[in-house]
Amino acid sequence: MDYDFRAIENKWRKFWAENKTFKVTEDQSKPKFYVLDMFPYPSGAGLHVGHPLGYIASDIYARYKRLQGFNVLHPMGYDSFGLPAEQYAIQTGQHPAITTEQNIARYRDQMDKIGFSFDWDREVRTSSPNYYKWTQWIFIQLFNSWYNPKTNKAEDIQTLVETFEKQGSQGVNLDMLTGDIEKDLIPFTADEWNNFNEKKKLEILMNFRLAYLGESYVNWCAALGTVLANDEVVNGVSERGGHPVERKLMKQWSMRITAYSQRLLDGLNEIDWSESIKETQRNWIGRSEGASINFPLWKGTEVEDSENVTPLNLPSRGEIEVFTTRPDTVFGVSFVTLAPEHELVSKITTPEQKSEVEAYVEKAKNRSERERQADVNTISGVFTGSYVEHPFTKEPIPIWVGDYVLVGYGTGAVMAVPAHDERDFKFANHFEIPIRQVISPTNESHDMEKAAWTEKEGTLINSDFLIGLSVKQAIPRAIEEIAKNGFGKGRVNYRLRDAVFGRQRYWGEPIPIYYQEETPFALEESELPLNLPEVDKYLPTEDGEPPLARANNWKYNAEFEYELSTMPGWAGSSWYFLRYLDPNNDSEFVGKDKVDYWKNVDLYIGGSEHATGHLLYARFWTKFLFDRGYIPFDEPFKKMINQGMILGRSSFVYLVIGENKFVTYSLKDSYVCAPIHVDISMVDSDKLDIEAFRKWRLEYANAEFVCEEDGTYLCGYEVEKMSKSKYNVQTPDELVEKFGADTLRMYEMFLGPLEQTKPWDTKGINGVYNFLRKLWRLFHDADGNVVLTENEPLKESLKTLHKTIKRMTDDLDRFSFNTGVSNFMICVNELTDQKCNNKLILRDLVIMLSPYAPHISEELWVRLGNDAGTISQAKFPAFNEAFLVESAFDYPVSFNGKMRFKVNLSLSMTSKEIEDYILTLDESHKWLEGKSPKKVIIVPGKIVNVVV
RNA sequence: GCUCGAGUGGUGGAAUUGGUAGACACGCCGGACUUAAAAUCCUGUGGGCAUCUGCCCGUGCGGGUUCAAGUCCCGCCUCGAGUACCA
Repeated sequence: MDYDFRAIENKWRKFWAENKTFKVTEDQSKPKFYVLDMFPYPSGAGLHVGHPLGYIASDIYARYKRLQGFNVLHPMGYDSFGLPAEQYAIQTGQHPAITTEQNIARYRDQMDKIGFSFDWDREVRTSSPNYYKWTQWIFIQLFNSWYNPKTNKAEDIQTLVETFEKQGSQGVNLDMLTGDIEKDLIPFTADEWNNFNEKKKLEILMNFRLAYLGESYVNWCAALGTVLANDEVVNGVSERGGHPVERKLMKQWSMRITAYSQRLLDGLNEIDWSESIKETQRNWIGRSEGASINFPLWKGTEVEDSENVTPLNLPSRGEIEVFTTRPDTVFGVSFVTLAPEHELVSKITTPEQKSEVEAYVEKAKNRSERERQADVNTISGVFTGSYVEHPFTKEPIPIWVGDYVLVGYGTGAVMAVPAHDERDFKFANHFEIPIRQVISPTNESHDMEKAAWTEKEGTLINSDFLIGLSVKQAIPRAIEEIAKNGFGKGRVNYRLRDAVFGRQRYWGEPIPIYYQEETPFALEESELPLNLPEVDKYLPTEDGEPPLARANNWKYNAEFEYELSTMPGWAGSSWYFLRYLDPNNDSEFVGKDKVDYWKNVDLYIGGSEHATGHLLYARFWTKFLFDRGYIPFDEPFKKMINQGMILGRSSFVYLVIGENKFVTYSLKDSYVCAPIHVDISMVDSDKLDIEAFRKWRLEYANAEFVCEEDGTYLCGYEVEKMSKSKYNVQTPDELVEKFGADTLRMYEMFLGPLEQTKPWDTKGINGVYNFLRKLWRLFHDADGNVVLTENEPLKESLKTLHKTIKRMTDDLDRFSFNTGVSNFMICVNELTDQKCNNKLILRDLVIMLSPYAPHISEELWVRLGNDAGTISQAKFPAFNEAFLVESAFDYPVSFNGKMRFKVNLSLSMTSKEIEDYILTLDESHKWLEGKSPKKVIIVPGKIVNVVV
């Protein structure tokens, strides 16, 4: 009788489900631990072996923590709103809810087979109304809140109203407000405010709400018929589908995430995430310090006032405001450049330059983002004919338009200092604009004729009051002088933009807003959820309205229009970790007692591709909910591990061009041939099952196969992303069927470090499978009966056990799941050599195995005579350091000025005994010079490190 | 270009604080069992020399610090990931 994984796994899967073994409640007597996976979007393709990688790791950790006595929350759910289900619905007419349901069933089945210890009673689905009711509720809280720069947190919008009533707009320091606030509505006095009508008041408040309707440049994707957030656009095309994206001025719902820029940046120092993700978020937030400087328009420059634009709509009257990180170079300004979209461009252009400028702006507008990015090296621009006045020198400075200046960053205008900025330098050279050097470089060989000196080092020259200062001294000095003279002020600028929140799509949460005379109003909490209405088609209407416009009689109180766009995919995922704490609560998004007990996520495992999307938005919403007093923490995920992608190993056959003939791998270079993907299920160790291939590709049923000398056909391979179209997808199901879930779980961990990208390869899976069989045989006889001794275990075996406990504890504590598996294998190999089938040792062994191979260890646990309970109630065995130290000699390996050395010991002893032993040794060696060791560091079976 | 990672046998990868480099596994060589094959078990397996309980070399390259360097420092090379006109 052999290790029968099928019987064991079926039995325990059933047992766990029936007994709800992994159900947890708020047990105040135990410390909590929250282990979370990024929940999946249930796609039609099902899971491949890459998906469970992170789930297996988190499951191992969850089991490990349970064994250590923690009350572990380990839930799973589905991010079930999203584009693919909707695209499929458009093609087939099938309601996305139905496909989503089917896909979820498939995912659940696949996950169950792997034996995860999820508490399925806590499952959430973002597309279910009792979940999105609370997503809508949070949206309303954001709508009803503003960010108060004085208290540095979000507050009820009523506190802003009260401020306006008492002090007018002066009560709010607008300079401290980040985000796109329209300044044309401001300033006003308290009296003016009180006399504004309701509509006007709401219009002003809209500029402060954290969820707001505002006009801004958005990424419009015509192919998808919707707008996208910045993180959903990659290299100028949509992240999903790769469709072109253009910039378009639109009125859209947005999230004022920019209000949280600084706190999102600061919070990164508090959390244990990988440096690379934190760095990505830092870059995305893009804080830069500098100054904004106003350049007044040259005397007599006529500002053309079209009727649509009030003068107040200008960033400031008769001035061009620039943002610079190098205020020290202000005397080196030789021109000012505006972005083509800058609103002043059309107004200040002189009649002579008008046609040229208009042509340039038109051309820039029609270039897609992608084209613009593609040729960053082409210098283009045009002179407006107008000038500004240099604030210090009072000289005229020409105003240019150039598409190297971006409208979305800073003020959309730059002061160009060609001597000390590379782009300005190229621009000036190209258009023969004079260059003024104001810093003398520290590197004497630097040629100012050939390149700009852009280092923040050197001495200021030709710069009035800055002459002689170093760059580092000159920056604050320049800001001081600029502020003193009212030319501008020091300013911190962020790259982060507000996040566009509306999507012109069907399969998402309806935004809980209705319009009364074009003024948006939020629904009351009691009116939620605002259910997603049925529509006849999932496409936009003929006049370009979003799909929700197709819904019949879908009106608030049968009278007012609802908002027709839906929320983006990241809405539901920005707070799902909170809903797991209290998934069925109908009266609150999460109960206070629940969130106070479980708090934030202790360990979060998922991919790093969400760095600037989900992970940033979730932090933003968490900080907001914290500010408003709903939750007691302001970072959602304390520690995060990013599992690496598992790549596929595609196999190829080589078709000789023009013939119905395939040649084997080693001969492919002797022919002109084309590689063709072949389904990896027909390939075993690169050997092709020719008959299966003939049946699979009928057009090649009669093809000739030129084989190796031994008669086999060898395929070539390449490592690529796992994908259906490349026929290289390995599903976990097949492997569970063939080797069992325990083998799959351990093998996925054994493959290499969790965080590393690695190709999938099954060639080593036998090693893990054989290991589990060996373990099974260690205490089962040929008939499958348990053979165990009750005798005192051999000292040798105890040593093996404790060494393994120590190593595996260390491995799991530092998330090195692969070495944990290895160490376990070493242990079992040693015990096999010792022929150890002692009950005590096997019990501890089974407990250690539990994180890695849950089914076999549960089975063994019961067979060992503990049939009353499952393994999760046992304790991870305590590590006994008395069994650490092995073999034989003592000599000073290390002795230097730092007074630190190592000694190899031969005895089994405790730390205290080792210390005493060191002192005995010292009597003959005199290393310690009479001092006692401060710290004794024990490495099992190796060297003992003594710090003095 | 900038930022962050990583380079170790035929392969995936170990090496915890600077302390016996190559654990563990795959693969391969040889052997046992078998009529034979598969499966299983045992032995060997970084390179070179050797009189086989021994010696030398060896962690991308070149230097350095140290009694001791895969690990720390300086300078390169290569690969991967992210980001990119951010003023």
